[in-house]
Amino acid sequence: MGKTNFKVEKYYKKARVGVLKTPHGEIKTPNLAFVATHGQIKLLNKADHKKADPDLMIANTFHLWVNKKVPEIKKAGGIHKFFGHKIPMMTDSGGFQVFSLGFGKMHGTGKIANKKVENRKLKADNPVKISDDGVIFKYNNKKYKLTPKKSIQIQHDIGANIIFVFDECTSPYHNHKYNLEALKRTNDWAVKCLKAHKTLNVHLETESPSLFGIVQGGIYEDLRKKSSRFIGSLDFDGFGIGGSFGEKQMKKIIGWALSGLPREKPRHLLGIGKIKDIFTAVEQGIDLFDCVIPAREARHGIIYTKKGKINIKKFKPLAVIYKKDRLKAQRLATIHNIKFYKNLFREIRQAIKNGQNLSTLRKEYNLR
RNA sequence: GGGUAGGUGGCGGAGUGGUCAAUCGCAUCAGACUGUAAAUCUGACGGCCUGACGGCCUACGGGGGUUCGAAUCCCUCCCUGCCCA
Repeated sequence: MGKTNFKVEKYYKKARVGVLKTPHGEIKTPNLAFVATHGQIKLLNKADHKKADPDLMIANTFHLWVNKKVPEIKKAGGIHKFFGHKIPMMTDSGGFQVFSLGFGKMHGTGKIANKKVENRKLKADNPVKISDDGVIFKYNNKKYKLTPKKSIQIQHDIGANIIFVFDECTSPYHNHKYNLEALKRTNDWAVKCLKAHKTLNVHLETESPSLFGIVQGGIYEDLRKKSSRFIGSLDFDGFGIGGSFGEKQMKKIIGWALSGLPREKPRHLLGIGKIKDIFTAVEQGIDLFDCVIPAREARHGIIYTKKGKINIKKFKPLAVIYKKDRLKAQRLATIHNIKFYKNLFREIRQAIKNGQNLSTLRKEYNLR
């Protein structure tokens, strides 16, 4: 299987610290992959990446693919060489785009339900066509069909260290019935992805990626547990937990989703992010995260501090700089937030190593 | 001096007799952002009252007029751009 190797070093209750070794370096866990959808963190140039110094990044299969970047990347010998990255890289499979470009638009929502259900803008048609063998996306008036096999193929071409199975991320507004239906597909696709992955790995002499399966099942206990058992029984190198969460059910759902997974393999909570949620998830035994929030909020003028978020457009000394050179302010804010998150995870790891309850540290990061 | 185009809310700029406190953009203010449809989106934005529905007042350069009714029509004054002398 893949060339990564994971070891849990210490537990404090369910929380754990570990090391995930890859051909491009070690990832100390818990840790977070900063989102670099098109291969680089938005707005950051090479020097900025060096300054920000993320431990891990995640690029996106769908976006690289439809933007015709994959052949170039493959030709260059993979995403590390193409972009000059020297750190471990992941790619997401495109499974999230099944939701974000489909039911996400249709239901007017992100993956976490917000309370204003009645205010959602509803779209009549799902622009994304989902069937049991794959998904048809429309992008720039062209159709793109992604299947489990295709996604794995593309991800091998991109050549990150860790790749994910192609799954169907459901909407927080999907009911049990739909989630069951989608879960059947996702499970079926997981098997197909694994098969495609192993076939490709046979022909690969160096740096083969590790494949992570994905647990789905929405907010439903039976589905999450079932998904966890099934995905956990397959020969993956690690596991992602995907899909939607209710506002306050995250802790429980993560618990269900982890229930069937082998303890010795890494668990990645897909697309989560907010600091309070990170604490919740680490306490349940999550090792890895990825999230757009630090970079996106930076672009929107928010910088993180331990005393709370600062909106640089409202904070006079920074507002002046922001107005003068907005792009630069956004770039610097991005670098700052990455460093802030890196430090957060460093402190989380240290607390677990020290055998400290995370609630103490959580209070220091008294952020919503 | 002659001709001509215009003067609208913080700015730009629609509207050209009633549905106009006045489209829209910018600025401002407030809020959001969780595997990036996102350097984005949402809301407020004349004043006063109201939790809200709503109500009242003052407003489209100044003044006067026509009309049931004017940012919109008429008269007059002031100002600005452009062209010609």
